[in-house]
Formats: sequence, C-alpha cells, structure tokens
Amino acid sequence: MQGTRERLIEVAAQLLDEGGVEAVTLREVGRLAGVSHNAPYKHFASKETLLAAIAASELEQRNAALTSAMKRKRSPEAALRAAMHHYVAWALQYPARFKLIFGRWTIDSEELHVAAHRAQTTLITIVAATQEAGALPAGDPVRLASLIRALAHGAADLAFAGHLAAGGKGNASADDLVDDLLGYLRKAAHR
Amino acid sequence: MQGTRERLIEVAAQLLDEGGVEAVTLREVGRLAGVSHNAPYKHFASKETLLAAIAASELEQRNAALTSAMKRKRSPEAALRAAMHHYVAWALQYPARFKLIFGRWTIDSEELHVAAHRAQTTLITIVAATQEAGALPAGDPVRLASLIRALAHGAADLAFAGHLAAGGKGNASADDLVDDLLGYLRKAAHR
DNA sequence: ACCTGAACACCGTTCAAGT
DNA sequence: ACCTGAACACCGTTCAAGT
Repeated sequence: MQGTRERLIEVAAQLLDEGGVEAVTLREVGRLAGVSHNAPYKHFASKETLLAAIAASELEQRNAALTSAMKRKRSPEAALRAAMHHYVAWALQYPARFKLIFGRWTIDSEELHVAAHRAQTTLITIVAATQEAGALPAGDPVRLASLIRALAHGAADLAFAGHLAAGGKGNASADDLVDDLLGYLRKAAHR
Repeated sequence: MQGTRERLIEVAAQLLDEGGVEAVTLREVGRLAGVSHNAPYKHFASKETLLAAIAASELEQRNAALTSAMKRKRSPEAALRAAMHHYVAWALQYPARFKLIFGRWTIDSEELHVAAHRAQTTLITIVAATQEAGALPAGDPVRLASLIRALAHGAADLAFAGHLAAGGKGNASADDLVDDLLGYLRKAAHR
C-alpha cells in the first residue's frame, strides 16, 4: 500500500505515456487516484511541480539502467554505442517523457539538476575511456560527449516527428545516424 | 489592408513568440485581431489548423532565406557551415516556432510536407557540392545531410533547454558543436 | 496532516442568429 | 460569405470547511 503522493505520480506518468503532456490534467489524475480533483495540491504546489517530479524520477531510472548496462560490455566503444542506442530507443518509446525531461523546466528543481548532471558525468566517463582505447579522437571529453549526445538527441527527435529523410533511398534511422557518427569519429581518430 | 485570415496568422505568430504555444489562445487571437473570440473558426477549422498555417509560413520563409544566403558564399563548405549556424541561431531566437515546426503534426498539411521536403532538398544539394569539393566524406549525400541536420537540431534543442554542458570547462555552444562535427567529417574525408 | 465541495477565471468548440 | 453572443464541457487554482 503506497502513499497518495506516489500514486499521484504513478497515475500521472501513465496518463503522460498514453496521451502526452496535454492528457495530464489534475482532475483526471485525482479521479484515477481515487481522490478529489484538488487533492494533488496537498502534495504538489502546482501541476508543473508534479510534472517535474515525474521527470526527476524518470531521469533517475534512466541513469540506473545506463550504469548497470555499461558493466555488461567488453569494450568502452561497445558500451558507448549501446548507451546511445538505448537513449534513442527510450526516446522513441516514451516520447512524452523525453520531451518532458528535455523541455525547458519552469520549475528549478534541485533533484532534476542533480540527476541530469549525473547522467552527463556517466556519459563523459565512457567517452574518455573510448578515447583512451583509440576509438575516438583526442581532445576534451566533455565537449566530445556533448557532440555525441546532441546527435543522438536530434536524431531521436527528428525520427519521432517523422522528419528523418522521409521516403526514397538514403533513408537513415536514428540508430543509423548514431553509428555513422561513431564511425566517422573513429576514422578521424586514426590519422 | 490585409484580410482577417492574414491578420489572425500574424497576431497568433506574435503571441507564439512572446509566450510559447500555450500563450496562443483563440480568444486572445480574436481580441488582438479585433474580432470576436470565435471568428477564427470562419477561417480555420481548429486551433491546430491555425498553428499549422503558422508553421508552414515560417518554413517557407526559412527556406527562402536559406537559398538566398547560399548564393553569397564562395565555397560549398562555407555555405554549409553558414546554413547550419543560421539554423541554430534561428532555433535559439524563435524557440516556439522551432518546436512548432518540429513537433509532431496532428494536422496532415500538404503545404507543410512540401515546405519541409524542399528545405531538406536544399540542404542535400549543398552537402553533395561540399562532398565534391572534398570537404566531406563520400557516400550517400541524403544520409550525410541527415546526420548534419540531426546534430544541428539536437545541439540547438539542448542549448535552448539549458542542457548543454552546464558549467565548468569543456563548455560548448551549439555553434561549436556544428563546427566540431564539420571538422571531424573533413578529417574523416582526407584519409 | 490530509482531504473535500463550491467557486472563479479561464479554455476550445458549437450553434442559432444576424448582416 | 463573414461575423456575433450565448452556451457547453472542460481546465488550473483558490478557499472555506471538515476529519
């Protein structure tokens, strides 16, 4: 038996996945949670705060999944590739969570900042290890991690919206683009 | 003296820039345009249709600006770099338009598809020319254009949301990431 | 401490009229 | 052909109560 607060978050996340952020209404959340339409205000200052709580919880989960998945890979390069493919797959399967986390936060949640920073740090570590293995060009790993993350992010976003090379040959999935980038970077490293 | 339809689009675009898509209410649009709150329904089937009209008009404008800017560049490589920097600058200056165009379209506007396809074609042409000049790796220009566009898109989106290497050294702007990618691709081409 | 019901000021959309 | 005012079914949020 969980508390009302946890049930509200759970129900809201479900609505989010089913119909996007616009489907998350406090009234429907309350109804599904079996409380009145304004009971959420006893646990969250506003609808935005509830959404921020969902985003933070999702980021934590992603982080845990990422770090545990990393340990199962033999080479840092394979780990990096797998991490980016997971990122893309997650974004395409849960687009509303993806958009929620990477939209602009009107709530300045400390929890959210910490989780985002941790995710970034994990990626930087993998990038640095891949550089040492010679599969990525030398240089600031922070900046290189940003490059790789930005590509995965953009590819996932365009793919979801249906803007990725619609029709004809030359079609590339978001995963293909991730592989292309890592391939070019590997080539750029070996000269 | 313009028609009501044009004034509605103009006013709605202004609200969009000022307060994002959530600030665009049909009632406020009507008020600013000097008509009743449901006059927009005589010109657009729904709020979504009005937003789609804004997106299409914006895409056309971007396209015109892009093609005219291309002609002023000496090399295809310089043209490509300038095009991506323009894209990023536009996304950061008009984030609501950016999100509107690259969000999922619930309206299947033919106008919108045509404009998006034209923009893609323009970019592919530049990419192919840059390949011939030897500043990009060989291979399918459609796929390479997708890679470059996805990076610019992701970098702009992360930069706007404040998720790009927050704090510390190794900070990279979206423009930096575009330059980094083109640099690596150039290096990968010359081996 | 946690919850409820009524109320307020908004929405998008529809409809019966008006010119 | 284009517009209006009233109405409907929703919202987020607040507030005075209740246990």
